[in-house]
Amino acid sequence: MSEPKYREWILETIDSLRSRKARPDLERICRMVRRRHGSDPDKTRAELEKLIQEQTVLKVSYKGSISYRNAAKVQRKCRKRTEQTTDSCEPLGEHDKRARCNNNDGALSLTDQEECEDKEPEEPGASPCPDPLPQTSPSALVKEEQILPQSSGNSFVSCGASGHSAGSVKASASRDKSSVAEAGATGSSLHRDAANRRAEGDVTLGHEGSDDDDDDSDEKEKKTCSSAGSPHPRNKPPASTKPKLKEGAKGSGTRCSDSPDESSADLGDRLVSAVRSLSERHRGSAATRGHAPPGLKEILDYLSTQRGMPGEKLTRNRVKVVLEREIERGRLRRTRLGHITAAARGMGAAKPSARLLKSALQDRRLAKKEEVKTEERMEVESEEHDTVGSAEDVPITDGGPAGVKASPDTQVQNDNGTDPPLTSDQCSLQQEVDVGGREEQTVSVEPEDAEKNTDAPDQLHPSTEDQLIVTSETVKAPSSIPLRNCADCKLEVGVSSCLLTPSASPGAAEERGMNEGIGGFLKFETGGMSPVDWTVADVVSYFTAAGFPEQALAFRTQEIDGKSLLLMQRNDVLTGLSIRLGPALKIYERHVKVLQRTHFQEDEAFC
DNA sequence: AATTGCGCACGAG
DNA sequence: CTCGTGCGCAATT
Repeated sequence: MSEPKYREWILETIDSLRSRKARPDLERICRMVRRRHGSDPDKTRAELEKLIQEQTVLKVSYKGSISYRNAAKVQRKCRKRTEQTTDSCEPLGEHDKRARCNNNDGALSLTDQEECEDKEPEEPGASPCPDPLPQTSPSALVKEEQILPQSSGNSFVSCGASGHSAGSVKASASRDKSSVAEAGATGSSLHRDAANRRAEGDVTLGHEGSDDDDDDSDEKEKKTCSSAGSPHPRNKPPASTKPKLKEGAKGSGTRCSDSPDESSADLGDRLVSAVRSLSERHRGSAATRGHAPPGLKEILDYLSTQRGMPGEKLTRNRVKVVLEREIERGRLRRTRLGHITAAARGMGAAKPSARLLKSALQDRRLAKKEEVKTEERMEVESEEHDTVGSAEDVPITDGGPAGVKASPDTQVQNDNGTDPPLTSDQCSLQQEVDVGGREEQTVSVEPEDAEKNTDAPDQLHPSTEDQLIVTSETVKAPSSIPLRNCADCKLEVGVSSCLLTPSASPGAAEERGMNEGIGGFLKFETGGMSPVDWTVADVVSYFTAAGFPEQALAFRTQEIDGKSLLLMQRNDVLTGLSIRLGPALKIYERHVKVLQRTHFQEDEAFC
């Protein structure tokens, strides 16, 4: 798996390049990562390759050249490929189909289809295709043939994992414009105007055509990359710029500190605290409403006055990218007016809900643009006093008081709020159904962010993705499920919590496709040890027992103990542990979330 | 010299 | 018309 640090860097780089309208090609990515982090281009390339395999990054051919996309940001239009999308895609088992379903313009979105389609078959008001779905996850589903012929700009995607991509690549290439095809086949670079200038692109393409996908591309890329950044020509410049960390420990990325994506994470932290400080100032001085929260500029200024990471270069663009990311994560929030505010209460607990909500809202954003106006006002107000947190959380947790803790993950499923209690078995069953089937309702509640999103670049939230996936896996009519006693299950709280109840039956779980060792966690549960008290080893054991031995290692690597586990967000699991999306989603949906819910539920009970 | 910003043209819904 | 993309070139750093 890719190193989290690199994942961050690469994604950030891709985002950055895209934001400045530059093609995120291998060369630029390598160069930028090297410049910013001192990473060796080869290493970057290798990591990029891993990301492609994990489908965190999508490799596409656009207008004849290879380009990379942040899978999480590829969303867009689920447009109306309705018929097909719905039909073919729905059966989720078929990854392939899915893969085919999604693709759009230059970018493709693996996720689209999922969201678009089914989710809300009946919802008239709901837009058929909400839209953004963050997902890296869905992509994970797409196994092989990841080429999605692009209808539009002639781009195709090539996802790593496959094995025979060669064909695919070629095919795709040919589909692209004739010119492209030409390039691919012959390798000639003359066809395009740009060709002259960008020989690299063409070259790459040409190679691509002949070999199998990634491997090959790797090779070529390697060349490109190395030439671009490496040794001979101008290796030193960058190094000189940021000598400190970079050169010293590039190799395996051990360098920075312990934490994974240290620099970027750190920048994110600084960003958040900067926003807080600025907000404080504003509040304090102007004391009043009407005073706007800080904007990018102020934040930039603020950051520049503070000491940063040692060889870090804080460019506007970079801050912007990190900012976007933090917004996406829910740690920061952008008001409709473009101001930045910190998400309420300390990140941890609050963010998930805010974020999820946001994503949900985002989805519906299209469907309800009208509401936006109204919301605008709300937003303005809210930005003044605080941070999203309060507003967002409240609605979600119908439970009300207990909301705080539960909110983090509850949101995803709290849609079920209305459901009657279930028995544990039933609960588990239903959980899945619910999750998939109804997020929209919840969403509608909070219009506020919808607009905000409008301003923000598109981002997808993984949140929806899990839901989608889950849904797809289990398809049952919510209504058909008998729910009744499960007195212990809180109404508001997601049903999933029931999974952990002692009565949960492994057998049932398996039927549902959850074979990840329920017995294992039951043991833990019944053992009386609360997840909070788990040590890293316990966590590892838990996941090992749950059927995720490999992934369990990631928890160890990241030193996730019980407390950390309870604070983990979906994204942390999906992207922070360097584990594949498929398992990551399962781990999150079936275990982390469940553990969290259960835990918080208990807490609430005691309160 | 390297980066970044961005107008503008493209092609697809 | 709206969007995502990214070329090409000017402005910055």
